[in-house]
This record gives sequence, C-alpha cells and structure tokens, in this order.
Amino acid sequence: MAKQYWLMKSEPDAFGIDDLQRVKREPWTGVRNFQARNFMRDGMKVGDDVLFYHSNATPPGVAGLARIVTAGVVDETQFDPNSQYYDPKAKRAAPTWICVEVEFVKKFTQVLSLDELRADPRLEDILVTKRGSRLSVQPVSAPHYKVIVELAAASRATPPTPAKKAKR
DNA sequence: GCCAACGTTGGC
DNA sequence: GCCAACGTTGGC
Repeated sequence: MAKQYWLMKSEPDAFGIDDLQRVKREPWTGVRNFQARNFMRDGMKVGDDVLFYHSNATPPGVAGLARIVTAGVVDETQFDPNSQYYDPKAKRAAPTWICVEVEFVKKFTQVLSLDELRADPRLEDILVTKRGSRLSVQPVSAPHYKVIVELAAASRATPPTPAKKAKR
C-alpha cells in the first residue's frame, strides 16, 4: 500500500517535539481510545509520515514531523500497575493496546498553529480543525499533509523568531 | 478554570 | 441494547 499520513497529538508538557528530538525514537504508549488504537494497529505502516501535534499548548498546532519506524508495538504501560495507563483487563497473550514507534524527523522553527490551519481553505475538511475532535491519532490525506508542510515552510521564512538554537 | 464534545461504563 | 451518568480531552 502507498505511504499514508497521520496526525498524532501529544501534550508538550508530557512529551513534545523537543523530547522526541532528544530521544530520537519513542513508542507511542498511553493511547486508550479504541479508534486511535485501531489506526495505530491496523493502519500504520513503517515509513508512514506523521504530523506531530501539540495539544493543550500555547498555541496548539503542528510542531514538527515524525515517521513510523516500528509497527505493531505492544504498549507495555498496560501491564505496569504503577503506570497511569495500567489496564487491569489487558492480557499478555492478547494485548489490548498496540502502538507504534515513531522517530524524529524535524522540528518546525515555529509551531504551525491551529489558527493557521483553520485559516487555510484547503484544510477546511481536515479532522483536527473540527470542533470537538478529540481523536489523538488521526489519518491525514496526502494533499492535506502536503499543504501543512508547505505552510510550515512558508511561516518559517517570514518571522525572525529563533526561540532556541538547536544544539549540536 | 470553564465547558462543549464525545467516548465509556453500568444499571436496567 | 438503551441511555444516563460519568470521565476525559482539549480549545479557549
């Protein structure tokens, strides 16, 4: 199947694009919504591209890009009684929660805000801009993905606001 | 902190 | 299987 595109939400206070850049790759644990799980378990393939979205942030928006590096990863937090994501009903033999591992691709110089996404008529239909869209893992069409990457590149060119220099 | 949206749970 | 209560998400 052709490469697919996704949007994955994370709260930067918990795990943001900077964290992904630091650790390079990370299993996307803690999702406890069946629809979101199904996208990860059944839809995501190695090599698929991901928009890394900051939720509960100022501003909320797409903070960078990631890529699926491992599919069908068992979310270990479901078996960990000390985890906030512990699921007492989960069975080793048939784990309930399957996720993916994502790797860092790039951090946008500036978060492409939800406002900016909404302002572009080409993104009218994208799920994340819809009111009450709480799904933390959602599919993105190839054209929408392309528009978002373009917008991010454009917004990078305009404002000279280097918040932080990348460490080398 | 508020609250709308919406998924999940549990009584029936 | 319905649906009210409840909990969570996430923008504002």
